[in-house]
Amino acid sequence: MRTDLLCRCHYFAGLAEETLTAAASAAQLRHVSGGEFFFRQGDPASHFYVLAEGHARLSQITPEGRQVIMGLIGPAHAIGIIAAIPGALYPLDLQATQDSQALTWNQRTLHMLLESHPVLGLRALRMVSSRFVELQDRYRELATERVERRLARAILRLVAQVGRPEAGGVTIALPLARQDLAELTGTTLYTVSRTLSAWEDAGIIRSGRERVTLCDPARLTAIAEDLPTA
Amino acid sequence: MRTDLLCRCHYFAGLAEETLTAAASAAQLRHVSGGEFFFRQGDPASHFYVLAEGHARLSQITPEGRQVIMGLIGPAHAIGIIAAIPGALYPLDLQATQDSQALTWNQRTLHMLLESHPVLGLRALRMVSSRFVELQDRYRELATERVERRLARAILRLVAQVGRPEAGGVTIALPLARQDLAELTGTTLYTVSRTLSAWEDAGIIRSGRERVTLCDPARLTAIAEDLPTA
DNA sequence: GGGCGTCGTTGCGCTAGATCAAAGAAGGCA
DNA sequence: TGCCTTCTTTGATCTAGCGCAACGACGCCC
Repeated sequence: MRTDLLCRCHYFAGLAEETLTAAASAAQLRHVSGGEFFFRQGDPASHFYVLAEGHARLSQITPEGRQVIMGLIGPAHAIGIIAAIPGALYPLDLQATQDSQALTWNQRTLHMLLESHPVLGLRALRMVSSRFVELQDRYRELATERVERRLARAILRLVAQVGRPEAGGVTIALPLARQDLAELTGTTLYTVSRTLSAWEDAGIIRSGRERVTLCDPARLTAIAEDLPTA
Repeated sequence: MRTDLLCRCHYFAGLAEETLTAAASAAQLRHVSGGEFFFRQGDPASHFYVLAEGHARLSQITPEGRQVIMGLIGPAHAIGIIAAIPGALYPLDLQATQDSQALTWNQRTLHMLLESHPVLGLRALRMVSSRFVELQDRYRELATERVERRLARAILRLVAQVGRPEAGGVTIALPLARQDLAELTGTTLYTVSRTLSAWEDAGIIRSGRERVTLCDPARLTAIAEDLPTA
């Protein structure tokens, strides 16, 4: 059942049975309550995690105390491969937003795994590279696109990642405050609220307290991509 | 002399002589004229490069044609380790801004090197991770900081990277138009021009056509870090 | 079920910075 | 030397989105 989880995780998906069981049996299980931190920005990068249950938020905080959300993490997401690099520090906070459980490997275990299963090294490079490319895209977006479009893309991403189908739409299965969306898209909660209200008037979404339901994906995609509004 | 270059490059620095000579002798030399591209966004990632001479620009272009500069590359900079990943595409353009020369390894050569010198795999992960962390910082900056501060940081970075000491300051040894600085910081050439003019009036910098000289690093750092202006 | 804390909405004013327009410099080349 | 291209500066105007403030709504806990 641990190997099932690993299979659903990009990092381990499709590897040899033997590799999976080795990884699974070397893992420890860690429980973190909602609001608590898996690790903090600046801590020595001591563990690699694969989230098993719950949700968590990757964020950075500015010297002035403003927060930026770099990502929202759900089950089967791998985080902290930087622990494979001797002496590295975590560059971000990882905070559980609900009670969560994760498989975890410490540095020593991770090194042993990487040595006996070299494919995991290539996988690590592949994972970091693909996150790097995603971040580049978000950077470009932030540098060149309007708030409305960035918000549209963020919601489409979240729906794709943790959408739960429902009568009349797909709901983001995650408590998600306006403030969270603001920190995720580089704007303010006021602007998020106004934009969501406008979309709700237009019938594109329905929303409530810490909840967003996408009703008309096509129109939101049109906003995100600047297609002609049909 | 090839190994000298590799030594100055983060990726190879401090490795065993044997590894360096193996890498150096496996490399090919490629010349690219100013304005030409080493590779384009979307091309299959076929080669890994270490720039030997000249300068180049890593950039992304939006569907609407707006350009964003992700980095400026000088000698001894390694680019394109993504070529180690089978099937990957380059996510960016790499364009020579002057006549340039680079050492280069194709996919097959790169794989052979990585297999016979496993330390290079860990180095690759380390390099991508550190670039990832840098990009995260720039992302946070873009999301939370004013243009003036972002521009101050960009200039400080450039001075640290390619500064050439001169009478009365340090000049950025790179032809650098206002438009380039704008694309590097996520603003417009008008705002860059106004800001530089203000700084020049204040005696912090001197500037000219495609040229910036930093005269008062302390004051610019104060702007970049929001220290009290002495 | 009533009170309270948290979250969301919306009107209003404001400003950082984009955009437009037009007029200089600086260099390259014939 | 003079023309032409490219880069830069600066004024004027405009606007997206920020920040504040006040109010409203939801949900939780005693």
